[in-house]
Parts: sequence; C-alpha cells; structure tokens
Amino acid sequence: MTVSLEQLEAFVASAEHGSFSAAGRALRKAQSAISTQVANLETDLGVMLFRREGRHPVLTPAGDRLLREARVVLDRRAHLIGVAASFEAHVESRLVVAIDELYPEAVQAELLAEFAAHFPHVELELLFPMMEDVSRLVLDGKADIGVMWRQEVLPPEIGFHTLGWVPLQLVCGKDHPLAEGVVEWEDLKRHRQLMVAVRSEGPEKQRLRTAAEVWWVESHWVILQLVRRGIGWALVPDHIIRESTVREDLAIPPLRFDGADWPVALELVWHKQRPSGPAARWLRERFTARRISDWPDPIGG
Amino acid sequence: MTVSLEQLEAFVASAEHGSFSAAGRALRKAQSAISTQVANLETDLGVMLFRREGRHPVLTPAGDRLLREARVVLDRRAHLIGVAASFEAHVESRLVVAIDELYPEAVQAELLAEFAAHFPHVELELLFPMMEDVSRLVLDGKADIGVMWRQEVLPPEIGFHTLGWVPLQLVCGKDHPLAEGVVEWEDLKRHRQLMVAVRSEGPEKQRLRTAAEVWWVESHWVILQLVRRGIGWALVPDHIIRESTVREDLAIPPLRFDGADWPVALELVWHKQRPSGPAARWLRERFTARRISDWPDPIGG
DNA sequence: TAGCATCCATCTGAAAATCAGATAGGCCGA
DNA sequence: TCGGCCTATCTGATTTTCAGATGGATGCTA
Repeated sequence: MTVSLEQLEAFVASAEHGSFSAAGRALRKAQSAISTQVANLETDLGVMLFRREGRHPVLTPAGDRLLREARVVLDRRAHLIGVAASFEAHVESRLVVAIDELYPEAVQAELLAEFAAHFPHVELELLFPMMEDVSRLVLDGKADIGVMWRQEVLPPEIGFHTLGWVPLQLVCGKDHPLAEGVVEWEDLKRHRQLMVAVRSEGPEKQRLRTAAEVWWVESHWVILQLVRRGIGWALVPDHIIRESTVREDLAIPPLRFDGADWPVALELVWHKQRPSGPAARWLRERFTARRISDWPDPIGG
Repeated sequence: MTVSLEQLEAFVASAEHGSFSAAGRALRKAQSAISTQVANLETDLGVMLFRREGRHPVLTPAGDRLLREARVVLDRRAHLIGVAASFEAHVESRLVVAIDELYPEAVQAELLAEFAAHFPHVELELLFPMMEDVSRLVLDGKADIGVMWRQEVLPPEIGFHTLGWVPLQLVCGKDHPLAEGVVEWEDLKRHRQLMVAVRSEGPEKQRLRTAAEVWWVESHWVILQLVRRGIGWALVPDHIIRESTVREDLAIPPLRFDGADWPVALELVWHKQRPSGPAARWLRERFTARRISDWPDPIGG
C-alpha cells in the first residue's frame, strides 16, 4: 500500500486534536477509521508516529517531523484545488500591474498584501516603468491595470479614474542657494530645475516647468540624489522625500508665494475593450477605495 | 469525492506520456483506469485538463498550470516518504558542522552540495566560529563534526584526522615597507604581525609568532582588511588571499630565507563517545577523501 | 478504592472506490 | 478504405474504506 491523503489527514487531525477519537469527531469519521489509517500509515512508513502509552497518543520525534511534511502535502493539495477553483471562476491566472513611483510604497504594499490574500493563485507581475508611459503599457496590453501620473489627454480606449491629487514639494540640497532664505517665484527661474522625463510630447510635459534651464531625469529617486548634490531644485511628492535615504541632505525652503503645492493627478487606468476578470476588478475597486486623503501624513503635518 | 493522489498520478502520467493509454502502460494499469481517474479529477476540479480533439489529448491552459501543482503534491509525498525512510534508517534528522574559515569555500560548497543530494532530508546547520574553538563546540556537543586548524593538543575524547597542510603566505599592504624588496627573517620581527585570535592558551598559539609586536584579530578576512591598510603583515592561506575582495591592494613580497611556507594542519574532528549516524559518517569520509592536494592551485602556481 | 468516562485496538460486514477486461466509436496515416 | 492507436463507458471482481460493536487499558473522581 502507498501513502494516501486519507492517511495523512487522519494523522494530522490526530496530532492536532490530541487523540484518535477527537480526530474522528473532527473528520466526521469513526474512531476505528482513524485508528487503522494511522496504523497503516505507520507500517507504510516503517516509523512509529505516536507513542501510545498513557491516555493520549503523543508524537514521537519522527512523528513531529513527519507531521510537518504531511501538512505540506495537504496544503499543496488544498492549493491545487484553489487554483482549479480560480480557473473555474475564470479568474485571471496572471495579472500585470504597472504602478508609477508616485504612488506611495506603503499603501501599495498594503493593497497587494490584501490582493495576495484574496487571490492566492494569481501570478502578479508588477511593473515600475521609468520613462515608459503607463498608459501605453495598458494600451498595448502589456499591463492590465495602471496607476499613473496624468501627463496628457488619455486616448479614448483607456478608461480611467482619478485616485486623487498628490501635492508636490519644493526641495533642494542643503547647500543650494535656494535653501538660504524664503524663496520667491523669480528665484526658481534662475536655478536649474530637475524634472521627471517622459516619452510622450505635449503641453502637460511642460506644465510644471518653471526654470529656464531644465534637466530631465527618469525617476524622482534619482532626482533626489541629484538634488542632494546641489545640481538643482525639483518638485517631488512628500512621501518620496520622506522615504528617501538622502532626506537628511535635503532642504525644503519656505515659499513667499501662494498656491504652490503643484498638485499632480494620479489616475487609475485600464483598457476599456479588454474584458477584465474578477482579480482586475477587485484590484481596481480597492485602488479606488484608497483615497489619497487616507495616505500617511506628509512631513511636518 | 475529493482529489486523490491516484488521480494526480494518472493526470501527471498522462501529460508526461502523451496519452491515457501510454500512461496506463507506464503505471501498469488499464487504460480505462487512467481514463476514469482523469475524468473524475476533471469533474472534481470543475476544470477541463485535456482537450480531446484529435489523436492525443492535449493540455488546456488550466491543465498546464494544474500539472505543475499536481507535480508539487506528488513530489511532496515522495519527500515525506524519503524523510520517513531516513528515520527508519536512523539517519540523523539534524547535523551541525563547524568549519574553520581556513577550509576553502569552493571545496566546502562542493562537498555540501553532494551531501544535500545524498541526504536531502537532513537539516544541516553550518557554523563558522570566529574566536570560538571548533574542538570545544564538538566537545560540548554543539557540533557533530568540525574542521579546524590544529592549535593545541586535542583532548582524548576527540577523534581527529589530518586533512592536510595548508601553506600560509606572507602578505602585507602595497605601501608597507616589507613590500619594497626581498624580505629577510629579521625584517619580519621589526614590523607589527597580525595573527588570528583564539580563546585557548598554550604554546601552539605562539608558534607562528615572529614579530615583537602582535595584534590578535578574529578572522583572516578581517586581517586582510587591516593588512591592506598597512597596519602590519600576516601569514594567510593562499585561497583566502585569492578570494579576498581587497587582493589588489595586497603584496606578497619574495623571501630571502627557506622553509617559509609555515604550514598549518587542518584537522577533521568529532566526538568519539557520541554515536554518529550515517550522515555524519558519510560527511567524514568525504572530507577525508578530499585531500588538500586536490584543492585549487594557489596564486601563480 | 471503586466507578465512570474516555481512550485505543481489533473484528466484522457493509459501502465505496478502484481496477481489468470488453466493447464501441473516433482519428490519422498508409 | 483499412489497420493501428486512441478514448469513453459499461460490467463485474477485487480492494479499500468505513461504521459499529467489543474488549481492554488509562485516568479522573467520588
């Protein structure tokens, strides 16, 4: 005879419930069934799993080790059944999500943890496109869902939903001239501005442009590295400044002028024509429910 | 009905052999048995595993994914049976090996890879004791096998076997005075020597001592870092110099005197009284078979 | 210490699953 | 078109699993 799953179930239940009788009750089987299953398992494996002195059977060292192995086998079967159930429900077996770095990592991690709990059988691929456009990835079918900073007017095939507005903050290096005092609007124009590079061309690309001289850099994180070296100033979201490893070397100078939080829209985007499965719908709903106002407080707030 | 291992076996065999009939031949069962098992599995999972158009059944996407899961379940059962067989053969479920850094990492990795292949069910714990004595770990039962640099006379409870002699090399920093020309014996005495610190006291500790001024450092790797800074000279085995990340900053000056490879004995040690299982015996044999002459060539040779 | 509840092992017959063999039908190359 | 190979399904036999009953042992408790 070979090791069967019923034997392993009886074994695990016995170990978990402390007795063969209790295991039988838990599995809705007779005590005799459990007893013989465990006994057969022991002869099959050639190893004693329980010591039977005393009132309750107690695991031998071998039993303790094999219990873990048995649990793994049963867990894998349960997992297989779960995967099959996902197929039956036409859940995507794979989901590609492209997220701009503007979206806070902490919120993203929380959301994806929830996702993993709800859809343990979906292979998730996360993209963090640097210079590539998230909307283009979604348009080309390379991503199912995207979270992006709205740069241009979106093509009509793309469905979108505004998640909120991310306030940007003016930062420069500690030794930068702007760090000296209160900053005037005209001051900004005189120094080099560092901006996030995008592939697409259009008016939105220039919206935040203030200075005469601009460097285009592919990531806010890299921008902070350059800002720290005094290469220029930049507009960067709070949470990226906060989580940066170089934040001690950065300065956030006070401003003399109003309305200067330069908000940027974060959009959730998807392809209207491509049918989305339960996993994509769920994730879209969760992204939408997580308003930006729920996000962790900005520095000094 | 629930998913059984027989169903998974029939499924995997069918996928691997390309047809239900071939699977039946491979499993020494009738074709009808395979056919019904697979069909039952499909109804249990609610998912079509094969498309039956044409001559041979061909996996559906779901079947392809679930095939991997099925293999995992079967592999885990095989693993469980293997663990049980190890227990039956009284193989250790755990083995602690303490290896001195003098033993080359490459050889050690090769040996342990072989070990993992032979004893996949043994939990191996590797210790790389710095200042602690390997012999003491073995004596106290904290390690089952040890590989150590012989420092003192070993206590009688310890069994040992000499694996070979590791030649040491004189190294100093590139800017160290000794790097200038050919080194005389008397030159060594004038400069600071860096030696490996050991807890035990005794004459062996001082055997390699040459200089008047000595610093004791807990690891050859750390010694090389200090040597690189010009803090002193040291005797270090070839392979550690070769694998060091700072080897470009080191100098190996030529010597004016003979017999200057300062060989150090590497010993395999174990506790005589404690019974050793098959895994420990196997590992001891393999360590012994790997003579030091088999080791990779030293620098320049 | 005796009684009682609970546990385990084992037996027995019934229920269920598995299997081999047979049969019928489909696909494909010669 | 035929023959070989395949699959699905049926049937009865074999094997396995199961529940219930019984006897013996343990431990708690009055």
